[in-house]
Amino acid sequence: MTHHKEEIIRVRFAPSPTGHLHIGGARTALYNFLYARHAGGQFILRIEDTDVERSEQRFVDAIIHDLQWLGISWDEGPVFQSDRLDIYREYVEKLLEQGRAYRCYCTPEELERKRKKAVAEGKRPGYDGTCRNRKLPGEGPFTVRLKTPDTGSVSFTDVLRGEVVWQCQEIEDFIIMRSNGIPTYNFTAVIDDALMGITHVIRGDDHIANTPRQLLIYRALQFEPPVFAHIPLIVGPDRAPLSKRHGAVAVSAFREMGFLAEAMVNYIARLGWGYGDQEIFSMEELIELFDVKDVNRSPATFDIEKLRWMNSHYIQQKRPGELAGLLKPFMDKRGLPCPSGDSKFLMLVRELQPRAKTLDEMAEGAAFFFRAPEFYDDRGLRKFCGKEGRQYLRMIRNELAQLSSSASRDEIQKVFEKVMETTGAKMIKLAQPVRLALTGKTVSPGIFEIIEILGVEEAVKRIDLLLQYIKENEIS
RNA sequence: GUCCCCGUCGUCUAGCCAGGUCAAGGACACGGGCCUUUCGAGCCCGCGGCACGGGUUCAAAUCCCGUCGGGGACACCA
Repeated sequence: MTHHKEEIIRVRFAPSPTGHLHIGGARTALYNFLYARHAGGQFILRIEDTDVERSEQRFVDAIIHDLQWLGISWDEGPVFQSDRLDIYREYVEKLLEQGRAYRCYCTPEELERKRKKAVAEGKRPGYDGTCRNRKLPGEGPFTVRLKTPDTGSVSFTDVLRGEVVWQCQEIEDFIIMRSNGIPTYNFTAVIDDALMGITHVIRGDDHIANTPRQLLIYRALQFEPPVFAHIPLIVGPDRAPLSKRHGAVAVSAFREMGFLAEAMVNYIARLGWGYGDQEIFSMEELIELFDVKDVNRSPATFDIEKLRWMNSHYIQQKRPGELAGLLKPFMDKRGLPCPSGDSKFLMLVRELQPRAKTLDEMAEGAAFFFRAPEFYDDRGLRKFCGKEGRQYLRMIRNELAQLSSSASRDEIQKVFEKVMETTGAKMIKLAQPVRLALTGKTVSPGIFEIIEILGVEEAVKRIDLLLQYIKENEIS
């Protein structure tokens, strides 16, 4: 998408701090960011906090934190609309003076009643214009409404959809300033976009119906409107816009589930956009290749399975050392240490890399490193720790006990080969009981590897523990 | 109700603007196989789609019209 003028591209992301940054907002922010970086333009963060009832500082902090985590940075801001009320009022005043807007004294109750009546009669539930033609000044609190044209049309060329036309008669005299003196979204967005020199507005599809209203404000103020690109919403499996009832939607929730920022960015970018057959994109590649005009026009369904696959890809790409650092909160959660400098722990991380789809799963898989099993997998016990299995356990235990504490993987493997040879047993008959002894589970990384990681001394201790447990619980 | 947007495998996406090389390609998921000490990872194979109906054309996923289906807006929320 190219702008017709020789000017610096300026885009913005304008969340309202009434909740956490969710997947959809993150994608909008990302697309704006990518577009700005690609064009060598500027990206502005603007906090739309004109809803004083619902805006909260903690959400501002959380949104900023999440954007930073994703690697999305901005050149200006955060700009708070609540700091700019005087500016908006100045423009409201101007429109009032020019007769392009008027004061409305209708009460919310009255309006609600009229709206219901209109709907009941099958009419359009728009404002009926009571105060538009009011001769005498009203009393009490008032809102300010824009006087919209009765005839003609407004249109704009959307980057994704082409020409979109609206008949002005479809647009009621909507409120631009509330009775509490704070202007509404449509008004503040226009003033800010115009004053901040925003050249391209990239935002969610749900704003498409706001655009003609905003265009009327641009017209009344004689500002030149920016280029608009309305990107489709992200939907749930039921094709309804993604929301809390679909489960986790907050970026922070995905971080807490153990998803990597790289995977989130890659997945979100790829959701609604593609570049040939390529699936994996770094932020640099995205900046290079992404263009808003290539975004799909139809809504995309959020699919956590594909996100998990991507996360697994990035987990496998990472250096064990870095991964160990990222694991910290997930180990903390389990009351376990996270010795990211410990070479044995790093070896374990390396073994876990192709086995964990999230950091949380990896932490779970690493738990046995720090504590002997508290219980053993029941089915595994019955299947592998019968009389025969116990015999193998004892033999391996005794062989391992002969090894030095720094025994290598090869030496450990030789122990198993020797026992296999003397007993004629298959590897699985030996490996599973030992795995149970060391981890309590029937699944884990390779058995030689985990003995090496744990150390033969600890391995022997845990085998003894299992033997003891079996004796005490009289398992046959 | 009125207005607006959307419609390629279950899901994401390539192809559509510039009709033929598309008996529609890739990825996730799913099924099977190989490997193998479990699980996973990896590799190989498979399943599966142009919403429907007309039209234009020698030729349509691509252009036109209609139908159906999904979603959004119509707030003193953004």
